Amino acid sequence: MDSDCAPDTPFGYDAFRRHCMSHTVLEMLASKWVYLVVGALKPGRRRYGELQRKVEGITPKMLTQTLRVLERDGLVRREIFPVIPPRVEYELTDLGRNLADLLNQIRVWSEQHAPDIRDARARSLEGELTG
Amino acid sequence: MDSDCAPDTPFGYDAFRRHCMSHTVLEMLASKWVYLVVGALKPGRRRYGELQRKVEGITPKMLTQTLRVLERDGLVRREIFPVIPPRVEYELTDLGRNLADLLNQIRVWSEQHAPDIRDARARSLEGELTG
DNA sequence: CCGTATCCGGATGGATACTG
DNA sequence: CAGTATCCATCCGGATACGG
Repeated sequence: MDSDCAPDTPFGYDAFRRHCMSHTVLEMLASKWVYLVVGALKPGRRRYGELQRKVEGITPKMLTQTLRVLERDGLVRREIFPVIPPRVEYELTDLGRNLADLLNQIRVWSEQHAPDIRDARARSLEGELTG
Repeated sequence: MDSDCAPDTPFGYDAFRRHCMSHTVLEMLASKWVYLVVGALKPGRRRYGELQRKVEGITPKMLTQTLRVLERDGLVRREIFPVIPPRVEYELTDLGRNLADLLNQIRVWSEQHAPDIRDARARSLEGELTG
């Protein structure tokens, strides 16, 4: 029941309140691997190994785990080809593509403003030392 | 040095590669508390206690820690009033407001599509049991 | 090739108590 | 009021080895 989730807000959900569905959605999204895997799938259907190579540093464990969560939440579709050697492909659903556009903006933002933030961190650091 | 950060991509940064600045920015953003605190600050300047009440379930520890990170990265400005009882206010910087617009879209999306995801999870669950 | 299984250290974050 | 300090369970996530 979400009746205690601020019914006066749009869609009857309020991410600021724990136990609201939208809050748990936010928790799911709050993962760098989700960002990157969704980003890697945005251009189109990809195989497991392609994803692993695209998302540098992700371990099989985290890649599989992330893909499973995305599949469970209806953002990614998984297709298995019964061939040898095995071939498994992943692609975004409509819902997933919808989200990917938003996440992509965040990724672009983080690339655009990386210098600003690097400077801010540097200033913060020297403030600690001298001030 | 970011010379190994895909110089052919815009801004010379590539979030898909570890050790790239934009990757660490993504890591910072990948936190539900960052989402919520930035969202709570979006309407305007807020006191510590106001934030704590707005973001349901956040502990003093996590609130302080989150605010410090946001301050360090130049997204939030902190102002202390030397009065008794203490009064401390937080507000978004220009950079922070810029980001807040994006994060807000994610929050809205998570509220809009919460039902879809709830259904997807339910379907995934019954698939496990029966299939 | 596409995963699963296992181990394990360190970080995360919750609860609680306390202070200027 | 606005934090800090401390304890502690949990989980996250990395490395590695192995399996269908």
